[in-house]
Amino acid sequence: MNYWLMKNEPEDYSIDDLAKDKTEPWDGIRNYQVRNMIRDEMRLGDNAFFYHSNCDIPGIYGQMTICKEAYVDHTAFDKNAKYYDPKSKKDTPRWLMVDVKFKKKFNKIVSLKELKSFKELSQMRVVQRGNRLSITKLEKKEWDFIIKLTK
DNA sequence: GCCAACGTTGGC
DNA sequence: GCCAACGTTGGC
Repeated sequence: MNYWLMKNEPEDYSIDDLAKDKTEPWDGIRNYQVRNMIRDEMRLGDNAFFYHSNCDIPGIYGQMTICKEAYVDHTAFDKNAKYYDPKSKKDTPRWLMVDVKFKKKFNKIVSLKELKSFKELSQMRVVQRGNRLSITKLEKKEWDFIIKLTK
């Protein structure tokens, strides 16, 4: 069992959208480090936090699980898609995605500011300067610590 | 294979 | 909207 933090801009797709849709393909990953992580390490049933970035209060807004392991991100083939990549060909696809399933929206969100205030969480990539990975891995103890903050 | 230029991310 | 940080591109 792995623990993840997955960022998205709420204007693009938010925890409320996921609450409505129940499951959703997490498409648009266009970073090799992140692609390799979801391909090699992300497994069915893993837990993930839904993090809102580029918004009024960046932070963790809810919880989800991985309900489909990595498969071809077909949006890379679509000229009209936001993350179209002409270099990803159908016979040699470059990008992958997973499906996520809604678990809960937190009554009490955990803001980035709050995450930064605990020394227990200082190793998390998301609180570190210059981190640009849209998906990062957490330790179980970090996961448990954050869950407590939502209560 | 180096590295400058450029594009993107994302907090503030 | 600014800008620091970082990844990618492409000329050489």
